[in-house]
Amino acid sequence: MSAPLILVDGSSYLYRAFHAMPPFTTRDGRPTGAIKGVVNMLQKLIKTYGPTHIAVVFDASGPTFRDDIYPEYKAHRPPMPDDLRSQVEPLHQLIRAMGLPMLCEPGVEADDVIGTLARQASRAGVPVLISTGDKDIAQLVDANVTLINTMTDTVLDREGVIAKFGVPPECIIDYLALVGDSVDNIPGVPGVGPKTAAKWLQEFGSLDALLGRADSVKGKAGENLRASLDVLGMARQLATIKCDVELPLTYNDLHLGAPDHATLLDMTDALEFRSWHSELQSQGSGEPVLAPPPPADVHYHTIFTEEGFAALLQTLENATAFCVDTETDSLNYMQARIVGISFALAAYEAWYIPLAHDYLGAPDQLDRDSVLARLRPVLENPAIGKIGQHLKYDIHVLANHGIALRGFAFDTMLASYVVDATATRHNMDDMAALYLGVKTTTFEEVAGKGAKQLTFNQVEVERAAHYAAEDADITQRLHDVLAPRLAHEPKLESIFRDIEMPLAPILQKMERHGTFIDCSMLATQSRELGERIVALEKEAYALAGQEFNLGSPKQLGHILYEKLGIPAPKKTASGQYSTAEDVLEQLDHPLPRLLLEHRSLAKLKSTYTDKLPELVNPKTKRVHTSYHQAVAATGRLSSSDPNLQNIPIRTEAGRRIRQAFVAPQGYRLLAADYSQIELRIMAHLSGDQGLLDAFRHGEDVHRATAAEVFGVPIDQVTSDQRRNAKAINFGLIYGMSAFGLAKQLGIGRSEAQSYVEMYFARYPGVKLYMESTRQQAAQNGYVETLFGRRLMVRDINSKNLAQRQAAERAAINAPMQGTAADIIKRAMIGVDAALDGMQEKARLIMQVHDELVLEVREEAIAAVSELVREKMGAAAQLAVPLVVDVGVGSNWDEAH
DNA sequence: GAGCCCGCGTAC
DNA sequence: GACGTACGCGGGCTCG
Repeated sequence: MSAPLILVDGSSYLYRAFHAMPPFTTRDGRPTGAIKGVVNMLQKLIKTYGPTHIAVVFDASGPTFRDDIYPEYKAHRPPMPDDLRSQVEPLHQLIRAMGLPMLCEPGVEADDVIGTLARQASRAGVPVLISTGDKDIAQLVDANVTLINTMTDTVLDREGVIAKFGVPPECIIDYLALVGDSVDNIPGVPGVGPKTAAKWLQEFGSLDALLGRADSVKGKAGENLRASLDVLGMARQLATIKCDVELPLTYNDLHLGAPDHATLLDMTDALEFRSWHSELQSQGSGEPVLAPPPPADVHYHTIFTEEGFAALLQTLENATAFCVDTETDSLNYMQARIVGISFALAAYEAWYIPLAHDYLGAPDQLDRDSVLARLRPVLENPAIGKIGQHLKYDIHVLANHGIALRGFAFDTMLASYVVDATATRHNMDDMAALYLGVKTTTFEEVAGKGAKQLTFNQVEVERAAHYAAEDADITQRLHDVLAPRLAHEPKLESIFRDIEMPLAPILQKMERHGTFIDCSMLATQSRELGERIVALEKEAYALAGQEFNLGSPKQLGHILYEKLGIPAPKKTASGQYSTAEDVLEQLDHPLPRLLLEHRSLAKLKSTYTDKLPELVNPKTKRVHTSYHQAVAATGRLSSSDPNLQNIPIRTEAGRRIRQAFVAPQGYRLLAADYSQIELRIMAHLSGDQGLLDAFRHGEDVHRATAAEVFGVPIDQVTSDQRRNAKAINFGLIYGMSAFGLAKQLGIGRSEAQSYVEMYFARYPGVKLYMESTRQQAAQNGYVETLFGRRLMVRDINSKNLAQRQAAERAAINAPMQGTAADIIKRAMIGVDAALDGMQEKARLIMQVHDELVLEVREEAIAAVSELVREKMGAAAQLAVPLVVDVGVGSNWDEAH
């Protein structure tokens, strides 16, 4: 067989290199990172495949025929960053000088040129390898055409396409049309994702066949399908790669030519690619220097023997750092027991030690307790770094076996979160796909799903070993990609090293210790709520003239707006009658008032008084929440099972639930919260003199705002004026419009508008700050917190007004919410360190965004109060004081 | 019966 | 369309 023709999507390489490479520049500031990245990738490709024919294809600038079909095509794509644009022309020159044929055809995309060349070669029986990051290209795969991912050395042939997409190459166009592409702004069918699209195409064979029998497709998805007919035709046109482009070159022109040595010398000098330049000098002429390819395959070992374990143990003892991952029999970190443990020290090689697989016929395994006992010194050695994915969980699991992991060196989940919180979910499967281009084995694939899902101890050792070893290997490889990314971004590195990494073990301690709950108190409340709920239901049935489910918005809508004939003020996004609180409040009828009380009580009962006791751990008598450190887009934590961050406080009935969060015998709860932290941050970030003064003088900021906005002396502000000013202050933090303010306050829109105008007149710095935040987001695609956490803002340049405005609001809110998150995280680290050595007397047990709750021995209350106030206050140096309110009580309600 | 989306409501 | 960030409930639909 002849050597393959290699077709490279240069534009895809360019973007990938631009984002993957550190922002290298020449001494005089010209960016070169993307050039370097693309050249590295090309050199590696040539070294690996040794092609005789190759073409590097770029997108030309300007519109293509797809823009004619659909003016919104790629409308959400931000323009090419200037730092990238300036690298395009030198890169083109460099590629030509390397002797690589290059194409850049106006009016079509690189994909179309690649498709045309691939078809020509394939028809002539020439094998083709296409290197790109674009999934659309999968439609070109045939007996002669194969895709390669150079990052991972993975190859996608026909079987690979089927494995990845669930459909063969000839169905890819239909598949893409159904799914749509948010990046290219191609609509697709609402509610249809990869799974549904693949399922339909497997069933019907093609989109045409599917549409021919669209009436037989049931459900919402079927409805959406039928509604999408015209969109689908267009989407299919857009997704179809044009394979008959008129090109200036054909296969015979695509010889890999000789490098232009003189030009390369000049260019590497100008671009300051020093090592390549000196190699060219020493060579005198000849080929570019090529990076070694990564290993083609992986080496995973399963350890069953004493000797095997001893050898691995020695390797670990001598390592400066290694990857570790535990496999367990439960996701509940308090209950999980170790089933096996895996390790990796470098990419592509990993070990799994099965320890407790106990299905019928499981092979003999090493004894768990003795293996863990011998691993303990390494795991507890702080000088040996531990690299892991979501290591907080592994710390819990090891703690269940009496091992205290030390040397917490690098958590890939946290690194990914800091690099870009919104690029992906930060689980291993998604991260591997994004950062490595690798599809990992999922837990579901080895353990099954649904009711039949096995726990890991029931999974066959052989399958388990591959999965577990891969986890450690992938963790290593993620580390190898993410660590350099952070190393080249000092601010992000600091967020990672100084905030997120130190915080993780603190959260682990808080989770593990848990929060004491008085279940009998909650049981009493449940009973009382239940009685009142039943009484309200009876009253409601009488008013409605029939029984119905008060908890069903659908039935409720029917009763209110059809049976009782009350005019419906509005509908929800999906066309249902709205029965939301603000809607019910407007209705002139006795029934809505009952419904509102019913709803609030039902909420308290179902979400809190009934559920919290179910989550109490029988051994500790406490609830053990999970704090999620890599979920929120702004850097906040979130909490689940139970969510301790939305326990009611506003109503009397709600506060009773907080009374069930109690201190154990001999202890008290101490609650410390930041006063107006986000407004203080706004004052600091905006530098607005009026706002700064208000905080510096220790004024009630809402009262001060009211005095300014309504033009009255501060001691004559009415409670109504203060309430309105408070709504304005909060609204500003959320980027609210005059419309939203009007709705919030129940006033006219023009009145609200005049409030906002008066506010901005009195606090011009705030207006300027908001405008500059918007601009910064639009220009960079992200905003930053005070400490340099980067918060990406997508849609900020969207052509869709609503989307863009939503993005602007998020951009305005993000620095304030995110800075507050940074501050309290720093405070937690400070408080935890200060409490070190008195863990029996006081410990952190909860965090609620601007509040820390501690359990404190009675005799230590005074000292700890001061310590907490001091550490929280010192967590940031703002231009205004950081005020902390501290309360103490026998329960959480009292501590406020 | 499991899994998912929707409408709604709780927190900061 | 209109207020940012989360989690989680019950209803109701879908699918096997």
